[in-house]
Amino acid sequence: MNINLTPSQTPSEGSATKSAYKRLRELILTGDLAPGEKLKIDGLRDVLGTGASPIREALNLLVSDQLVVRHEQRGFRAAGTSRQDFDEILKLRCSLERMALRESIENATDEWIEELVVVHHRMTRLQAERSAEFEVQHKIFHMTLLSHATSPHLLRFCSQLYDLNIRYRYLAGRSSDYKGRKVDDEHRQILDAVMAKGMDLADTLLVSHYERTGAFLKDYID
Amino acid sequence: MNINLTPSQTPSEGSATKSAYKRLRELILTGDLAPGEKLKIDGLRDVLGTGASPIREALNLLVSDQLVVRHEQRGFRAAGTSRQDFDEILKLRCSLERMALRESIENATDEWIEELVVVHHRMTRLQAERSAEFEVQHKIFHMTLLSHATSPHLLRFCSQLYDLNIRYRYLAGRSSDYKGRKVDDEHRQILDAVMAKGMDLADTLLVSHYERTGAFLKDYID
DNA sequence: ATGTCTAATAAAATCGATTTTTTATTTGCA
DNA sequence: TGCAAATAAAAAATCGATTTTATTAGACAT
Repeated sequence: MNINLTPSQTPSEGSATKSAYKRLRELILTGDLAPGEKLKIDGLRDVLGTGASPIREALNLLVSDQLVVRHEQRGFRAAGTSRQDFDEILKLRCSLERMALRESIENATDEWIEELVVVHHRMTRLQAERSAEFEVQHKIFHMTLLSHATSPHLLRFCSQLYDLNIRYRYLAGRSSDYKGRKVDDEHRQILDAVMAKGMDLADTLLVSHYERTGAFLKDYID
Repeated sequence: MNINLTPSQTPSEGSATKSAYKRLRELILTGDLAPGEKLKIDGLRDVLGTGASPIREALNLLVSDQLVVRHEQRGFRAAGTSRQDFDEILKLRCSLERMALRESIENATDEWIEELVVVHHRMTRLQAERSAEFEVQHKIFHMTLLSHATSPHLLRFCSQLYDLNIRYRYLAGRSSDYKGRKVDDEHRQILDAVMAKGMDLADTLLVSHYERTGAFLKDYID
């Protein structure tokens, strides 16, 4: 653990559980809490500045996201990572997102296309910086692509896998100079294909977008 | 709520959280706790004979399973049901289990086939009664079919959807005389196809197995 | 040295009480 | 009568302390 922030400064925002959840989630996604690391309640109390109950609650919620694993009577750990896990997530994401994207395009509406354009614009604007804000918009863009599929459960799975994957991105980013990858062209092409309702083209582009990023990251994993 | 059991008799088995989790899960799956029903901590304390903390913990774990929904600052509810949700789960299950089954067959080993035969036998033996024990074996059979796929995440999704679906089965079973459906032939055929490594046949049979059950249940939903 | 039993320590799990928030009920007013 | 503010009741969230369980460290024997 390697944390240098003062105990949660945002005082009166939502419940203690919620802010603990958000903070822990972030710490795990970014790798500040390392894969496999033991998450001791007492230790986290100092970091999060709150009692044991909200932390426990937050930890249990993170189990839903597969970011934390619970060991019966012996506490919690940040979920582990492995090359195998990374590959698996990549493959599964390609399959599931393809399904969702095709459905989405089938159900396309003008409003949806407009939403996509806006969301894409917002993301592009932040492209250069690779800031946290860019990451937020990037996820929104990808999830909006899928958002017109009619299956909430499928979307939930995609969202979950997205987060698990982005964790590897962060981990790669910190142990190396993973940066250079240019993705704006690929996003643009996907958007264009979707707007033209070219289902086959769109899903091919989306999958190869993921596969390229995956290949790029592979070198930095494990 | 309509529960007539004495507070958890099994005293020293595992943690309070674990038994609360198992019990609540069962109550929700079977419909003893109805879809959408408010789950008040205090109320559950009487039923489960334990304090608020383990109940809270169990409830949070059930959120992972999508059997309970959490409403920020206003407690928990049993997840709702709807015709739409039922249809969606059915479709998604067909897609995902097909993927998993194909992978499973690709990676087939002799040991796996033997395991399947045993598991199928155990299930068949209990066929007549439709007991709780049959339900357990039935899930084991279906999950074993998929178990040689190399994607734990995919298997987790399948397992989750299985449980969500079986809940509808129970709900149908109680509001009607859903019983008659004969499924042993279908299971046998699937097993045979898998043993012959007939991937296309196997997944077709599996999907139509689900679709038939789905069609059968539809009348009893909502 | 290696392994097992026991004692001490650390951590997780749970409890009971308190605080905060939400929901229901009553009261006052147009 | 209908609506809104104020109050009362209920429930959720959180806390601090206690109990239980797991982990570590030490003593002893092989």
